[in-house]
Amino acid sequence: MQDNEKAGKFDFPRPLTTVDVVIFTIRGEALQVLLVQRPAAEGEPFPQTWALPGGFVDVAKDRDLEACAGRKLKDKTGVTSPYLEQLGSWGNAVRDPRGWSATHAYFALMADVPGAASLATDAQWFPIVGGKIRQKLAFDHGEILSAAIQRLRSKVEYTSLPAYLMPAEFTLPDLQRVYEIVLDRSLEKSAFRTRILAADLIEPIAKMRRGPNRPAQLYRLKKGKEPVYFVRTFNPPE
Amino acid sequence: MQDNEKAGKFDFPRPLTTVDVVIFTIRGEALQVLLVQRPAAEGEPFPQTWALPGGFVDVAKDRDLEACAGRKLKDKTGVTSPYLEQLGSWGNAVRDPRGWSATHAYFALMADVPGAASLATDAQWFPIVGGKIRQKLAFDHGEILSAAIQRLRSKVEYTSLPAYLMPAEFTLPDLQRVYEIVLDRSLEKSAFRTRILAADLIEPIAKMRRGPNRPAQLYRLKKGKEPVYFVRTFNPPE
DNA sequence: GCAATAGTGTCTTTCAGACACTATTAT
DNA sequence: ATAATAGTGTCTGAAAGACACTATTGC
Repeated sequence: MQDNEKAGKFDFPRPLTTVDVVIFTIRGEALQVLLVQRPAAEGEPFPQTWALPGGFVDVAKDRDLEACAGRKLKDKTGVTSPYLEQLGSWGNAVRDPRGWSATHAYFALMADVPGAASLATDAQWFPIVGGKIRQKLAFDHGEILSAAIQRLRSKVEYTSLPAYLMPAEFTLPDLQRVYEIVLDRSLEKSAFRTRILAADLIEPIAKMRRGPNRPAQLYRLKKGKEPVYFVRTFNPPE
Repeated sequence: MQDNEKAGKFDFPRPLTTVDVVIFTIRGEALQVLLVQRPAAEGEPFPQTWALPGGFVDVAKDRDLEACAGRKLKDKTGVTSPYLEQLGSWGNAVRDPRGWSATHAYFALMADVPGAASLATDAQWFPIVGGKIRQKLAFDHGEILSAAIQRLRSKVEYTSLPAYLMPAEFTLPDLQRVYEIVLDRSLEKSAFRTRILAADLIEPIAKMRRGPNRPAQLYRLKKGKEPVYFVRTFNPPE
């Protein structure tokens, strides 16, 4: 190794290094994930197949892994996510036909972008039904997506993560619905409200949401709020 | 990219890919972590400095990242760990003077190896005092170690992870002591016992630990037991 | 007996679950 | 008034916290 060092390089083969981002949102009463279609060019692995947004780390452009993830997210959605966390890494000899590769996977939560204006043209939202997605994904992205869904669900049991899936202003029933969508089971209203309000996570604003029924108080996330960890999970199934 | 593909290579520079392992054990009533001393050879970064066991992924030897972590663990301790989980990855332009590098960090839990027989000669256990370690570590390993300690502590609040720090046979007070060492606070005996026994995690064996006092029932981990997740954390501080 | 630690029991507290009840809007 | 949803209150039950109490050993 010392000799390599003196020569200013390392001769052993290096794995490919990529970053992929699992981007979740809530649209149309469903949890959805953003996928991009792989290019059709010959020589590209998995042409035309849907995949997680991601790609090679650019050692010139990317200061660090998280910046790289943020860049790919911005490229595809036009926005920066209010929540970005590392999910894990997947690396082995066979996941990419181009050689030994390791990907650093992130997962991001964002409110539904109102106009699909800023979405990249090759990107599209796909609903998650029954904890799965219909499409067969490129590489091992199906596995990565499953891990992301599992992580999201398990954290939603005892954290305030769904707050990052909400638009700037929302009601408590809105928030509860999002919890229920992600967990795929209903929660008890009264316990839910007590818990969220006790968490000092959101604050009421001087506005109500009106509808064909009793108006609901609008809230916003307290600014600079880190996710809150509850000491108990929600009523665990069975 | 297609052209590169045809040429059978990718011309852009690749980051260095490494794996590091944070190995914890309990020795002498303290949580300890295994460190190795970096080689003194000229050209090696951080000569003589203590670091986490780890190193480059070997695309010829390592089937995947976890196997690589397992290999490095085995090299340094002579044993395979009963618990190995991914901790996260750290990658940026400056953490390694040799260039843009990304490390995949794992954390492992093991019982204290009775004879230090099998420890590598350059490896040594270091106690963690007050959630920190005295040594200044190589690279960003101090940061990785802090993350590992934090992850361990937070998971110990609501999981059975400490079971993997125990020898094959142990008593309930032994296990409680390990929880208390990791969390650095005392737990209430009766609630602790109820909780662990209800978790169906351990089983009594036909043997007692004798001492200058009432003998204690010995238990062992039920085999094939995944870590158990409790629905509540332990009495959270304050 | 005494010291020391193992292990149990009892009462209190906390908080979620269930669910009924009240409140406020549009029509 | 009615439908519909927002929001509150009340009772119960599960499990932890506090802490006292009993149990079993060596000396």
